[in-house]
Amino acid sequence: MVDDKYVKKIKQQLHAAGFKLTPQREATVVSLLANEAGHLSAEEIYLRVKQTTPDIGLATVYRTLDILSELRIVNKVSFTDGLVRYDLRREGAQQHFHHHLLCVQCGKIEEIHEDLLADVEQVVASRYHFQVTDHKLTFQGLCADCQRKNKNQMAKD
Amino acid sequence: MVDDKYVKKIKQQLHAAGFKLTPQREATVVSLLANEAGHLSAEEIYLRVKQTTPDIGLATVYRTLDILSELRIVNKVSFTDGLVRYDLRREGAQQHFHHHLLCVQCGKIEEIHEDLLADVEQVVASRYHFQVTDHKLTFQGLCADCQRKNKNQMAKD
DNA sequence: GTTACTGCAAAGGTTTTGCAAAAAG
DNA sequence: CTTTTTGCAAAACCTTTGCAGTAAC
Repeated sequence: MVDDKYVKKIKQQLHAAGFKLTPQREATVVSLLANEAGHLSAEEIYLRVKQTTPDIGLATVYRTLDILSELRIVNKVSFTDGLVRYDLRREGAQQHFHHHLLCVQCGKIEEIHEDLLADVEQVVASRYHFQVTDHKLTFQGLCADCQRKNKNQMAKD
Repeated sequence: MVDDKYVKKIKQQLHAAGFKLTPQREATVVSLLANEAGHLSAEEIYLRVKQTTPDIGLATVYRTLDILSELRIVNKVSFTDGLVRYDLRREGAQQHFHHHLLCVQCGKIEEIHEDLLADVEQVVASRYHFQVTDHKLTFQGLCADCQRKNKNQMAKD
C-alpha cells in the first residue's frame, strides 16, 4: 500500500537526527503516508494509528508529530477552528507548492499542487528584504459543489 | 488618538445588525483601532481593554470578537501556535490585500498591504472552479534583522 | 418592562508534562 | 547498561457556556 521507500527515508532522517526508531513512530509515519488527503488533526492521526497499533498513546502521537515537524517532514497548518493540523511534505514538485481551498459553506478542504507563488516570492524577497523559506496560502470561498447547490436553491425560492 | 469616524461606523454596523452598543463593546473596538499592529490574541486584546475598562471580563471580549468576526469587521487568523488572532479589516486598499511575513527566528510578524494575489485568484477561479471570497497568505522565513544578525554571528565564529 | 448583555465560575476541548516502567541502541 | 521513549493521568492551556444579576433600548 504505502511506498516502502518513503518510510525508509523518513526513518533514516529520524536516525540521522539522533532519534530512536520505535514501532510507534514507524506506525505514525506509515499512517501519515497512507493518508493521501492530509490535514488531519493530532486526534485524527491518533485514531488511525490506533487501528494498527492499538496500545499507542495520544501523547506519543503529539510527541512524534513534534519531531516530524522539527525535521520538516510534516508541516503544521492551522485554519481558524483552533485546531492544529499536520500535512506530510511530499517529494518533488509538491513539497513547497501546496495551497488550500477552504469552502466556507461545507468546510471541505481541497488542495492545489501547483506553484502559484514563485513570482510573488520574488517580490517579497526584493521589496521587503525578507528571505522566504516557506509559505502558507489558503483561499476561502465557495467550492464548485456549493456554488451549484446555491444556484439550485435559488431556483426553488 | 483613534479616528472617531471608524468607531462610529463600526457602532452603526453593530446597531444595524441588532446588537446593543455597550461600553464593553465600544472599548474593545477602540482598543482594536488603537493597535495598529494587529495580530493580537483574545487574551492580549483583553489585557489592553482592561486598561481603560478594568471590570470587563475575558468572556465578553471573546463574545465581542465573535460578533465582530461575524460582521466581518475583524478577521480571524491563525498561525501554527494554536492561538487564534484577530485583525481589524481596515478600509480601502488594505481590506482584502493583507499578507503576513512571519520570521521563524524572532517570531516577529510584519504585514504587507499590497495586493500580490490578483493574478493568482484568477487562476484559482478559472482552473479550479472555486469562487474566492478571501485569502490568507503567510510567508515564513527570515526577516531583514535576523538575516543581519546571523551574518554578524557567522563573522564571529 | 423586555430583551440582550455582562461577569464569574465552571465546563469543554486540545495540548503538554511528570513520572515510573519499558524498550532501543 | 545508558539513554531515550512510552503510556497514563494530571496539569495547563485556550475557549465556550450556564446562570443570576445588570444594563441597554
